[in-house]
Amino acid sequence: MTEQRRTVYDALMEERNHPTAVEVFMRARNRMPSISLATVYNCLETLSSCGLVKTVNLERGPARYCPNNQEHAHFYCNDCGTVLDLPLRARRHPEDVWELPEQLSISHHEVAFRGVCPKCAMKAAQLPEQRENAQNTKE
Amino acid sequence: MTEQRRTVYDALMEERNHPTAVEVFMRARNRMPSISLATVYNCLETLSSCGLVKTVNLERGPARYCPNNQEHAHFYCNDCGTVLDLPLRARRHPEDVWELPEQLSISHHEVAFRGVCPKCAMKAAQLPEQRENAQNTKE
DNA sequence: CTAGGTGCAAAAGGTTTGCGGTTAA
DNA sequence: TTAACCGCAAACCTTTTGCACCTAG
Repeated sequence: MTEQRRTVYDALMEERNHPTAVEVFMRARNRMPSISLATVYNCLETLSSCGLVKTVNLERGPARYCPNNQEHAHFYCNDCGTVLDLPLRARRHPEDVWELPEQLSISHHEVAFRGVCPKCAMKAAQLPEQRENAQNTKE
Repeated sequence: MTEQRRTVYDALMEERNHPTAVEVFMRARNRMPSISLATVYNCLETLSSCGLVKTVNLERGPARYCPNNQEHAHFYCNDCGTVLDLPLRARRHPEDVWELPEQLSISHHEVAFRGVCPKCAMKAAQLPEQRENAQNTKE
């Protein structure tokens, strides 16, 4: 565990909002201005293979990293882009929901939900009258 | 639905093994030698937004495409790279397994399992003595 | 002295975009 | 005629790699 790796890890822990490598890089640079993006990638890779960090790769574009190494799924808000962690219910397993062939050995799984987060849902419900004037033409 | 889109769709249907865009491109070129990779990307995007094709983005590297628009999860074999479709069990929902906050509206979900597929598990069990001579240095 | 880690820059994919030309309604 | 689409090439973005330097054991 070198100084750079510690820095990257601390930067990741700073705010647990699933940052991309570039975001981690920017945070890390506040702590250690000389650090380079390549080093951040290297450190994230190292931390990931140590099991200290999880790499989340559920969308196009940059990978995201999270220090939460418990079993959990992710929820992406289609409106604001926030990522939430969803814990597994007690005594429930993904295998309960999907049909798995016999002799399939599962090493791990990645699960992502998409939708609208409570905050954005509230916002959308709060401002229905404003839509007459200017409708939001979102993708 | 232009000729190119039809060609791309047929190429995708040709073998339902979750090809990458480049693989679809190669298949499509057999049917229409003049087609370009950019057009394949465009067509896949169009088909995807029509709901005819699903884009699967659960790993680093190229996106994969599948014509299966039923609810299903994916299983990636760590050994041979095969992707299998896993159907949802009857009357089961992902929400049964993960703790979702109230007022979270789910539009859809993506689920991926990883492990070793039955074929590779069998192979590994069958040929333990050959590993002394020549180990396969795969990817 | 040696091994491993770092920083820089460049390369390597994978995907998207701009633009001129073509096609179909 | 007009709008959408295609093909090509270049751009773009994210990630990886090669290499020289540095540092700790």
